[in-house]
Amino acid sequence: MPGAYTGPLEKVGPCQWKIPRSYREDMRVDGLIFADDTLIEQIRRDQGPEQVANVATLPGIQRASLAMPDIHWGYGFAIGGVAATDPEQGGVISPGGVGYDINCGVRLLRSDLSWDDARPHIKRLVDQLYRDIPTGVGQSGRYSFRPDELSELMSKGSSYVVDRGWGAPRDLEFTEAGGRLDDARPDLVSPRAFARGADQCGTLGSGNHFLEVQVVDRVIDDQAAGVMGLREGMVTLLIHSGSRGLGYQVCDDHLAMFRDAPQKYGFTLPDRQLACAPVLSPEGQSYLGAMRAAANYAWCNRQLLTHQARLVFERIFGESWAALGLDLVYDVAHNIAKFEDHDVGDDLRKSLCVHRKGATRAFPPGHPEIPRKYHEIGQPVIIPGSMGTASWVLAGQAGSMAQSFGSSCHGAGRMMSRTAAIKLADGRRIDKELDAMGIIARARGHKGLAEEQPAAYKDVDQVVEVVDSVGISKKVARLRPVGVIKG
DNA sequence: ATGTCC
Repeated sequence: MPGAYTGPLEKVGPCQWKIPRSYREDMRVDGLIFADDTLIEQIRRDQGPEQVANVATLPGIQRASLAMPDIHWGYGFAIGGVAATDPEQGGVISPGGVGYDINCGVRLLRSDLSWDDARPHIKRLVDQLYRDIPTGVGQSGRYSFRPDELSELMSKGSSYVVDRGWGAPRDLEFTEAGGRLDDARPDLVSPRAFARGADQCGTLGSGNHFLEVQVVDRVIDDQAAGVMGLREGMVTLLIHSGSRGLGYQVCDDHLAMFRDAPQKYGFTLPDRQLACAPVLSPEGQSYLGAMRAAANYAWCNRQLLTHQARLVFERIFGESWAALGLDLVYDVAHNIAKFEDHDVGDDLRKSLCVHRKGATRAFPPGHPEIPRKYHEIGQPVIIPGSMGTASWVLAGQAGSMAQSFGSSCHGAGRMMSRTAAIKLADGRRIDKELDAMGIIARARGHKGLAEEQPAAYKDVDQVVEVVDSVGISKKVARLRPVGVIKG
């Protein structure tokens, strides 16, 4: 893990820190990090800010290279970064700006179960979830798709699995982009990626992926929470997963394809991991088509995880999931690139390629791309905390369009490398520590739990406070975990 | 994040 950032960070607002374009000759725009005084000290301990400056050198980048308060060092781009490029100005698309886990994201389900109803069954519930939902690296699941089926799945997204009976039509309405990016190109997904994806749809994966049973701990905005169906003391379910081995392979394949692109298209990069190609080049179009296919696969994955979890709830509580009110509040991507209309100054509005890597879309009230149900309150922004800590539901606000290309943060944000976290755990039984906090944890091994222990992450409450105070999304409700399954 | 090295 590289050392601390030593370059400039100018405080330009209560929660805004600028890396001026003058810092390096190759920067095309400023860097801008949203953080308070405490978080910025944690942020400058790794090379995340230098990566924000690196991204500011990309051809066609607009306004500024942005980072959320949960930013930390990642592959090429920092995790927690937002960058928008203009295709008409040679703007690039970069796999590193999306991340290896294409369309990693979270979905939140609400229920009519109160914690009082669920408490006597919680151990059985978590054990059954752990038995029935495949977790862990390389694991396959109960669903298997032939290549022709997988191709259709990647073209159609969530509607493919809903049409096969694994969900309800209403789930689609409450999934970002309806659970499907248009113009997906499964034909540009490699045979190797197909092979890895065939039996992994409907599996959780490992690392920070999890499925968590929670209780609404505190409601901050009564109106917004009411519209989302969230009330204090009610049980919720949070699912955090992505595109598994298929998305990883799509990313890897295209990083190799992009290796010589800078030379071919005549630009230089400060870091090879920023590998990218113009949006309007054959290489760029190939990645975008394959990325959309992988993104659609990830939505199918979360939809199948949802279906399996609903079946477990039905078995434990003896009622249909519909009767239990296990409805989808919303599903958001936090590793993705999308084309969206944004202001670029001088009253100009253009379609930009918005990279969000560890950042969540946070469209404001009235935005045409959010469900009608949420028009008055803004798009739900789901923020998973680290294991054993709170998660948050926020709602997108107008400030996101003005300041962050319609984006907000995505989680607590790692503060410690995985190896450092294992060292810190020093054999401590994290599952027993969680148990003492009233959280049942089930995982395949102790190592994964050590890597994900709360001390390895920033304080999610603090992160959320920043995005609330700068007006890009507002706090709606806080959720506390009562049971978690992990890979 | 990831069949944590094809």
